[in-house]
Amino acid sequence: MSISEASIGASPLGRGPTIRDVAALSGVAASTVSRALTQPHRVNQATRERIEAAARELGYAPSTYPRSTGPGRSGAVAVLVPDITNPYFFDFIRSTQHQLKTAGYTQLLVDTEEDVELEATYLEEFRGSAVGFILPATRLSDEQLISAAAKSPLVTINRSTPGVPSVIIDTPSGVQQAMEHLFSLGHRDIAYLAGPPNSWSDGRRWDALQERAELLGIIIRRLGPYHPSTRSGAAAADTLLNSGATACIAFNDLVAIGVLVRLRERGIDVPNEMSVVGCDDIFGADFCQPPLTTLTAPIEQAGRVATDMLVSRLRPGRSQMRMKAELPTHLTIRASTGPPLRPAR
Amino acid sequence: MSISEASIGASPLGRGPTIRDVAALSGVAASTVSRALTQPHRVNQATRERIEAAARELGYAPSTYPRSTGPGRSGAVAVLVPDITNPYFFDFIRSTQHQLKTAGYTQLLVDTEEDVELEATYLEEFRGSAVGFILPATRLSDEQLISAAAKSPLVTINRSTPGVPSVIIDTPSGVQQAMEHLFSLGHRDIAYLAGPPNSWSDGRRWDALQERAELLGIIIRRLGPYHPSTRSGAAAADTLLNSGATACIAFNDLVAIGVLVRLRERGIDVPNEMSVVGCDDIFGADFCQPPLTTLTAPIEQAGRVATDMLVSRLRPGRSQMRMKAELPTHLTIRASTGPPLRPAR
DNA sequence: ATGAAAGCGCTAACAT
DNA sequence: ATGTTAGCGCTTTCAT
Repeated sequence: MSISEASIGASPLGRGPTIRDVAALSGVAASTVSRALTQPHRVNQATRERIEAAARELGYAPSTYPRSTGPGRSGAVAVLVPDITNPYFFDFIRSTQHQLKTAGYTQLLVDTEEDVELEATYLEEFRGSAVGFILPATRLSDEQLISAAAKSPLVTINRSTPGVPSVIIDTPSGVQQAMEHLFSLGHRDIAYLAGPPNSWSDGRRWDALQERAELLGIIIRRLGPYHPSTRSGAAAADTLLNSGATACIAFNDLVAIGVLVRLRERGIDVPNEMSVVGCDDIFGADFCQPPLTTLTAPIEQAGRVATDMLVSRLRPGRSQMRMKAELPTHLTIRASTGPPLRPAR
Repeated sequence: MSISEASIGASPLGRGPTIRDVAALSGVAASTVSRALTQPHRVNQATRERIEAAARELGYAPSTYPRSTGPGRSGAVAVLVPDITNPYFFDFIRSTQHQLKTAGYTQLLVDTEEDVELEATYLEEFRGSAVGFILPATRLSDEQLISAAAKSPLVTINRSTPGVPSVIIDTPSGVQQAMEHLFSLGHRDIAYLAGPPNSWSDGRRWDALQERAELLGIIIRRLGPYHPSTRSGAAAADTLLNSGATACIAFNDLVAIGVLVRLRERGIDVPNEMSVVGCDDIFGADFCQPPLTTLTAPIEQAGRVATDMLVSRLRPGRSQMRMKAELPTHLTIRASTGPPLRPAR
């Protein structure tokens, strides 16, 4: 072996020492090693220490895979996020990672890049490997979702489908609140900057807005759909300016921030010439210019609840699981909303 | 079984159908099923179709774990990021996910939350399960790192340790550029807002700044260390204002953005009263107020290169691997830098 | 307290 | 082209 190779360290693809190597070195049976490592009290003090020493010496690291096939299998839970670059999922991811770890599972985090097909592919690909799925903001159709739920334990976030456990964040009430806030400021013509067509949340928000607009007797316009990213902001802002609306509510903060940037470029004053409201209160919503009025979502809690729901399904002991949890949002008012130049007619 | 249970779908913890179930249903041996599914051409057309039908009918999904233990093992590559909520890693994560997937590996993404101990724990925990590691911005000591590299194939990013393969993003040259930019604007007293003490990048940047400051005959002050998040911004900004410096270069954009926010709160005009430069050009650097001058890092490329390096180590066929790659950064000038009130003395 | 043996789901030699 | 067998690393009865 050359020096350079030695310096590299681990042998390429060299399977590390196995439980049998440790057994041989400590002069016991493999099963004893297994016990010593997983149920230390079930083995003699002296033996255990000998085994531990041998394991240390060999640099033994147990592979978790076999546990996933044998009896008492644990395993991985796959979390499929549509866009890992969307700050919305930050706290969610952290939250699920914590909860899963605590419950003895490994988080398998996958970015589906807003692509339904990719999402379906991963769902299928990991079906055999993961013991369950968490699907925040899935883009799957009801049929796909139901079929997937029939095959693997799974929990969705912000997506209600019959028979599929879900955690719902109540943004519809939130956007209604936002609308009323705008109404109270004098706005009478409001635009909704729509998100992905296959987003369930999008549909619900739009419905809620229409309903409330009718009640208030004001105009609500649906613009878009837009890809939920800051890049869509320019297009959305331009359309918005030509629409006649004096305020807008965006599908999410990314779009809203993109709109703010574009409006500034075009010299439009926010909120005096245009009020902007986002959804989610993501990283950046507080330091963009002007700071964004938005709906703060309890996303970290959503992650916790979703994980608990899934885990309770995974443990056969538990009696019965909650099929649905609903979490409230609240409106965080910042400088991006204010009076329109003049109350509409 | 109650209706509600039925509607839930998958049986709780029900191990799905196995390859043997499919074999039984299609009247062939298990090995034939395996072949039919992995090397379709090696099996009779008719048989294959029968097997595929049976698999479909049972909803069979292969478990990937056994492949990880048996011969020709593939497996997971663990990517340990210090802070998944830091937008810096966005494109990196995407990039590694793509590359790994292409190469036939699964990305195991783990958030170590800026915690050395947690990082070490995960490194140990996944040592047996993952075939290799990618460590962007590890906080480990040289000893820990070398020891880890001796046990598992691993590639670091932004961390050079003898014998450990690494991808280095050349921010030192970048911060020197930034300093010269500030110098040309008339700044003669510049502060460096330091990052985590155990960050290798931090040390390198500081060294580069000191060296260049001496050359230019100007003052450079080290303030901090600060936790690399926007939350540290307030403390950093306050110290900064009392330091006498007319400009600052921050460890990363999160700190820089936090500083911008705080300065605005305190009514300090950026860049007229204080110039601010960040590092990394993360999401948010372009839409904060004022937009942040920063060093744009080719992080997506870094992910690609790092993955390639690791994968080439994993495949025994490859002759020899690159031990080091260096990637350049460039200074992106935005509105957060400008002339100081008056050139220092 | 420990060992022997069987088995998890899958793949790959080796036979047929 | 297909079946048989052995084996991956680990856990778990069941003996001893």
